[in-house]
Amino acid sequence: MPRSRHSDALRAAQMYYLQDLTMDAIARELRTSRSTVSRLLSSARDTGLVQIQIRSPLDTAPELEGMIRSQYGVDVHVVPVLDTLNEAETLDRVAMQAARTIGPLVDSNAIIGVAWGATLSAVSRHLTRKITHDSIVVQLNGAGNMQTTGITYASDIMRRFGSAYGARVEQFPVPAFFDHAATKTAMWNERSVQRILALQARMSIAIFGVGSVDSDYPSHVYAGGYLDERELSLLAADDVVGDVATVFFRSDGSSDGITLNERSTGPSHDQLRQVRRRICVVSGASKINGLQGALAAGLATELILDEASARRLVSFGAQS
Amino acid sequence: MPRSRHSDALRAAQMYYLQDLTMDAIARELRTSRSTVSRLLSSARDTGLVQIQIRSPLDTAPELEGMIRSQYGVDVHVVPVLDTLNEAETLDRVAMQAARTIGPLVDSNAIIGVAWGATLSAVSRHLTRKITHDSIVVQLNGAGNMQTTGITYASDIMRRFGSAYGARVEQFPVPAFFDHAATKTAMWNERSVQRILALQARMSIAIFGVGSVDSDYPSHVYAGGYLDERELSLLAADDVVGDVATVFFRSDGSSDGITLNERSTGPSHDQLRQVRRRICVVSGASKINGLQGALAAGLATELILDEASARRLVSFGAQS
DNA sequence: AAGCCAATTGCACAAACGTGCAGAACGGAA
DNA sequence: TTCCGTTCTGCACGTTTGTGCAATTGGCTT
Repeated sequence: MPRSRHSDALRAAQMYYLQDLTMDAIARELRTSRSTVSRLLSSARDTGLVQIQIRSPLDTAPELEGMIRSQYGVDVHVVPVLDTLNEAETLDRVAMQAARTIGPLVDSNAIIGVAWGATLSAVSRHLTRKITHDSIVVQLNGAGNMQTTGITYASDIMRRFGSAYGARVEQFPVPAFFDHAATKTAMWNERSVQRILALQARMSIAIFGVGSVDSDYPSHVYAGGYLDERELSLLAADDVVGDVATVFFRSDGSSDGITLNERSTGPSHDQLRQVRRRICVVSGASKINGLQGALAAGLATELILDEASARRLVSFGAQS
Repeated sequence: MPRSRHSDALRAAQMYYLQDLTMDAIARELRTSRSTVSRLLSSARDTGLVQIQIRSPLDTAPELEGMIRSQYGVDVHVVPVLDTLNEAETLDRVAMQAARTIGPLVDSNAIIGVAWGATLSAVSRHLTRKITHDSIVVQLNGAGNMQTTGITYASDIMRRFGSAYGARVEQFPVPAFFDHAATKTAMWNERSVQRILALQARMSIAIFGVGSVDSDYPSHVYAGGYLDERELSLLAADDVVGDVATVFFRSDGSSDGITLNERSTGPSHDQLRQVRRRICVVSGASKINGLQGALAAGLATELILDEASARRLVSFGAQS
């Protein structure tokens, strides 16, 4: 009987994680070597056969989480990270924990909206596989700009999500911002675009980072080729503090009258707030302003962020 | 800042399981020794902070499980165990895996009905903790017999369930069988008994083994002091093949006209079938007859059993 | 303040584990 | 059949992890 690799992995995982046998003992039962068992187990882990999750009982959660939860009304996951780590290391660890936290939330028949950006890119690299049926990954906003069509960058992110969850991927091949609002109106009437918009309207999960205009390190969108001088000054005049999926907002969460949003391809905040699970991933000290605005706008139902940011967020909220 | 042991365990678990750091690295971040981290992690595991579960996608499940599932319409978890192991070792491993499989099914506000017997005793020894709120563990059937009141034996089982899930424990201080049906009727009108019966009626989960009259190794109930000669021959005359919570059934699942059931303290099969999740744990070759009858009666929604029994069950079903 | 018990810590050693590497097994294509 | 490229396996080594033990800490009583 040629027991398949997959079913061996299942047996091994049951014996290892549910019966506490050592790999040695399992190897003997499976008539193979211990190293093979080690490999079977790691394949079981990263094909999603073994699900490890950490559930901190809400009432005993560390105070930091409790304070954010009560201040902003979101489910928080604070990622423990030393303050001394640099941005890149912090991002990596936040991304890994975010990826593993998201995993259990993805179900069959899900429609998963995914934005793009440095944060999402990092998250996408750490996703663990989980087999689902008839799931769809849909891009939230266009990625093209003046220099590139943005296809490869954003589509790599999408593809990784798709293959982790065995989902169909639906790209959104438009620029991040149209030059003319009229062009957007025209395109939004195209059936190819409407198909994507219809999917977005049915999303069950949305995953995004935030852009922030913190003076020290402005995010991707504010620096790299998406907006010109005049547009940036428009944003400043409108008191914009950040964006989610290239849709901008002010510090109080409002976004009415921000003209650039009329040319943006991301979902309106009203539309985004319709989505049941809205997961926001944030890493790095320079995102406080944007994050605070996004929370004020009620864009997220779950927030995953590093410890340092969490602390700044709490003191930020306390003083206001 | 005196970070509590619990919150350290949470941090450590996040770093270890969600960020793939080594214990060494975690120890440095927490400013403690690696061995402490090792201990923090094991405490995180067995206080239920870390939940490990194995989800075999139903469509790729090993054929054995698929066959039982389709033949009997229950959710099956086959425990991989070498056929050469003895009864005690098999029981231990089935019990451990059963305990860890049950864990994730227990929620807050659950009312958990628990039977007693060798199998349940073993399971109760391997439960992993999981904090729930306002859960109740209620005993399914009395445990007294002619020699003992059965209190300690059954109550140990109940107590372990209760402390694993932080649940209130409700014992059922009656004998397994009354000598006279009239006494049962009388007792069933007592308010103290009715309180238990009311809880049983609201159960959301029931957990039980099966008794079997397989000639080689009759179960506890059929051997040890619960029934006298005359009663045993009554059972034989009624073609009884086994019991669940001291309520008997025939091979086809029927139980009408089995007079001993009128004196038994367990829930009637009709009542049991009202419970949403009914988990049956079976270990050992000598339980096939009882198990087959229990399945025919539709008493279980989930079945956890060892591999050898699973195979016998399939061939048993095929020939009939 | 002194004394005691229980809980917690770090050390050191043994056990368990992950992985690069070289050889074996497999699966087409010629 | 032979060849070649790919995948899988076991070995050996270094790393990571569990745990008995003695020392220490911290709380509580006298």
